[in-house]
Amino acid sequence: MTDLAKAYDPSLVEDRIYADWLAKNYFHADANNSKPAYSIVIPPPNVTGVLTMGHVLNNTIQDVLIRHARLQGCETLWLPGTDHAGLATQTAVEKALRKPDELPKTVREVLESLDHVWDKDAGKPKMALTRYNIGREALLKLIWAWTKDRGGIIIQQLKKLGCSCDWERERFTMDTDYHKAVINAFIDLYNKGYIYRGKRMVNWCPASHTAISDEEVIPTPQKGKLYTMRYEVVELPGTFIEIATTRPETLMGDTAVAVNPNDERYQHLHGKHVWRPFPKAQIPIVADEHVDFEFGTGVLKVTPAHDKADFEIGKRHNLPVIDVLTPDAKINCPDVPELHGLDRFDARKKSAEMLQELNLLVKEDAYENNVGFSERGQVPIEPRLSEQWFLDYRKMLNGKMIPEALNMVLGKHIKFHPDRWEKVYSHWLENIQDWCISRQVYWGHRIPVWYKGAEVACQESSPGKGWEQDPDSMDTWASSWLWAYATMDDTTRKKFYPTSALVTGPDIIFLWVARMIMAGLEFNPANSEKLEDNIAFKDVYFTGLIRDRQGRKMSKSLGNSPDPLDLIAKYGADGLRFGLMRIAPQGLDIRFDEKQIEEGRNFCNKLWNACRFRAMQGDIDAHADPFSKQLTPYAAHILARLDEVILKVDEAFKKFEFSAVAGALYEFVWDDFCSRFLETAKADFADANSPTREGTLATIDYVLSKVLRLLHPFTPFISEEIWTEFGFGKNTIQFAPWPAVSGKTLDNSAVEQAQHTYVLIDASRRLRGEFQIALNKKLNFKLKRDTALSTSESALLPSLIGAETLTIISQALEKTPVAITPLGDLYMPLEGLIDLDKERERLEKELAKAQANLERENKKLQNSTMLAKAPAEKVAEWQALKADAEAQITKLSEQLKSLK
RNA sequence: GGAGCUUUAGCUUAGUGGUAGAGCGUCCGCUUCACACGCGGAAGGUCACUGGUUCGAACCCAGUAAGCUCCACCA
Repeated sequence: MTDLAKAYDPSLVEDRIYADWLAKNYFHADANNSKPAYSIVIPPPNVTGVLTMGHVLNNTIQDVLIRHARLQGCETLWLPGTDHAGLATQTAVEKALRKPDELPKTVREVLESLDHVWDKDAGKPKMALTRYNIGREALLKLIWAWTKDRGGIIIQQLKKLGCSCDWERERFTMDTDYHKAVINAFIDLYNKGYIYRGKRMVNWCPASHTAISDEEVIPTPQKGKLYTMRYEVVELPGTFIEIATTRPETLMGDTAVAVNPNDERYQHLHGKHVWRPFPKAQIPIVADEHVDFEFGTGVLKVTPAHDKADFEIGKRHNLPVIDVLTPDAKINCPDVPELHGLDRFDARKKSAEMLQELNLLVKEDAYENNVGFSERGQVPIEPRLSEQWFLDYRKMLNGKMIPEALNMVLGKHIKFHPDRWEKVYSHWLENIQDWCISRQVYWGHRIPVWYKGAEVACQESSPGKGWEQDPDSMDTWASSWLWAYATMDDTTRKKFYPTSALVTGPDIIFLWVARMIMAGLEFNPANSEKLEDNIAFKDVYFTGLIRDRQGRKMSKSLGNSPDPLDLIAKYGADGLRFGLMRIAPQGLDIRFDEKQIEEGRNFCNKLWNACRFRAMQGDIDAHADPFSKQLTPYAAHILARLDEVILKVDEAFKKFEFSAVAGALYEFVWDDFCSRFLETAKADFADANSPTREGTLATIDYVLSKVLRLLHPFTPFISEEIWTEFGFGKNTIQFAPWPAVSGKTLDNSAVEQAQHTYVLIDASRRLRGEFQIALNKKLNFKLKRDTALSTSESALLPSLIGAETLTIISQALEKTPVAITPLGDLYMPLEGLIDLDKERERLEKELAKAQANLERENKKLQNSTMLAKAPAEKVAEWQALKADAEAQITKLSEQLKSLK
């Protein structure tokens, strides 16, 4: 037996073990194997992204599921890959091109080879490096180079985390095969008549010059103004009607004003006209149900080109559509030179001034409303009329898509965990809008549609000379919705599709999860008549969000997200995984605190040292059978506890309750195994002639061999290291059988006594109720529940509750009719109001405590600045504690005030 | 406007009707030969609030408050 180090050092273990796993090809899934299949496809991260805490949570859960299934004897496939992330990646590269000197070498080389933009002699670009100057082909070359340079990063990081993906099957959404699948899906939907091209209002991002989907628009509260202006009625000179608007800069695009047909104030105006001030024109007054007569003045200016609702009104009343904005949201209206060419926000002020001059502005009110912001461009989106490609979900599956997609989830063919997300899913499906699948982005799968004059063809390659391809590409999600099957070849698909589980955040339930379900149903990847054979996955586990100590989302911009690689370096991948899993309850947000990861690391060290202790006692018996040996009561007890834990773990795994699994194992290892059992085992080891020594050793070996496997899904590295070090198996722990309960009945006084104790406690709890009923009967209380102790049960009372307790209770009953706890303590009901003096006293006590806390932290901080010794992380911790204390003081002071 | 989630010790939280638990932090004591990433001990809880159901509520029901999230609307 080799000596184990005093403290477990993951950095000496993890990389070596991972390399060994890869070398032995343990993660590769064999599609021809007869073992039951278990498969997961990774939610593909952005190809150029880096690992975040969200990824760590997400992928740890997937690895836990995969490793658990592998131990259970399944043939497991965890299919990894990355997403080209169209707009996001293109935006990132365009941004990087602004600083050519900081580009990665390989990208820079491509840039320097582009003669039309790169000045070789001057060693700098000839012009601003925008996508228009660079051009489609060249920009794509640059993005490919960028992707190749950055693309491996996140994959390497997943390996550091210990993910057991089948790297031979790694896919990218721009791979040739995958590209074909995406294009063919489009052509298929087009041929079936589900896809159409149409002029529709889309969310236009003026920064990135593309349409974006509703899901990518973030409503953001904005402080603005509500302008009330007045238009003169043409037919009634001198009569004005007042109109409220937040966007006077679009009034050149007004082609009507609208009132509610039931609004009595304006009924005499139906069919008449008003003067639009600039450019001056007569526009009709129309009556439309959409108008809310409570809002503003009850009159709405109708700008069909620049508002979704107005566009619909325009359609209903056959109004002309006048576009007065350029693609980058500048005013395009040569008839009004004062505004022409102005930015939309400057034009807003200017047009208000112009109305003022014409004496048509009644008032300006401060007003807060929600404005849709582009997720990528960080600017307000502009509703804009443009030619786009749409998918009509409702037509899919011969018009049955919506009910069938609902049925798959509500009928539990696909199970959501937690199931409350079913409601969100069905609400969205029931109110579904057509999907705008075209994007004005170069990076992505180009729309396979070709034009020649009025002719249109939908096919993979050009029909011939003179045909031009649609310049747009497809929404990223219109490629990733095929991820669950288009990543697999036929053989793989036969064995592993539908996939077993999907692990993802609820934020992409519409963007991705729902669409993957629909893609499975529509495209029949299982080649089966039965729809339920084509579901993309059987279980969906929705993770929570990771928040910081203050409860804020973790995000790059806030800088509150720790780098997972730093955490791995500090605590080990196992520590990070275990710490995170222990605090990640199903579907709830996680308030992240590094302390929790520290606990994970400490736990690994505890396990390591338990093994070290065992190693000191002599050789390990890999096939130890404690049941055939003489055992101490403690050994019998821990063996019984082990069975309990295995049952608990199996139960929790079935319900996807990973924190319950991790928690149960933590308690078992630390409290039962280390604190109780190993401490008592020391007696056996101190006495060389102890008759139970053999049994105790065997018990330790037996428990360890099982515990290591139970822990392996969470802490793969340390469990593998000890497993091989101790020789529990010739091979990796990964394919060892999942532990089952021993099934042995232990005839042992300790176990019996423990069980007896538990039974007594339980019985006394249950009996308490019945006992109390009996007591109340004696006191002539009116009982609603008609249960009483039988004679034999009553006879048992003294033995179960204890004669002494019974006496106390009887005595108490003489004095006052009160409720009684099982232990015989008297419980006095609170009478009347809270004692204000006592409450004040309590608050003052708490306040003093909080102030003391604050002082203590202040002192520490002061000392740390003076001595300049404390590490930065400690200082940060003290600052957090200080903030906590301050918050507490504010809260308490307020409570005290309200009392006085 | 609609829906969902959360509220337990200073902090992070466990707890599916029966004596309120853990880790961290704090305070006290220990370098005891597995582990100071540790061990032993202490202090610290009107379980957000109000009502209801119940012999009994942190837990079930109703309402209130605060915080978070999603959907819809937003002239």
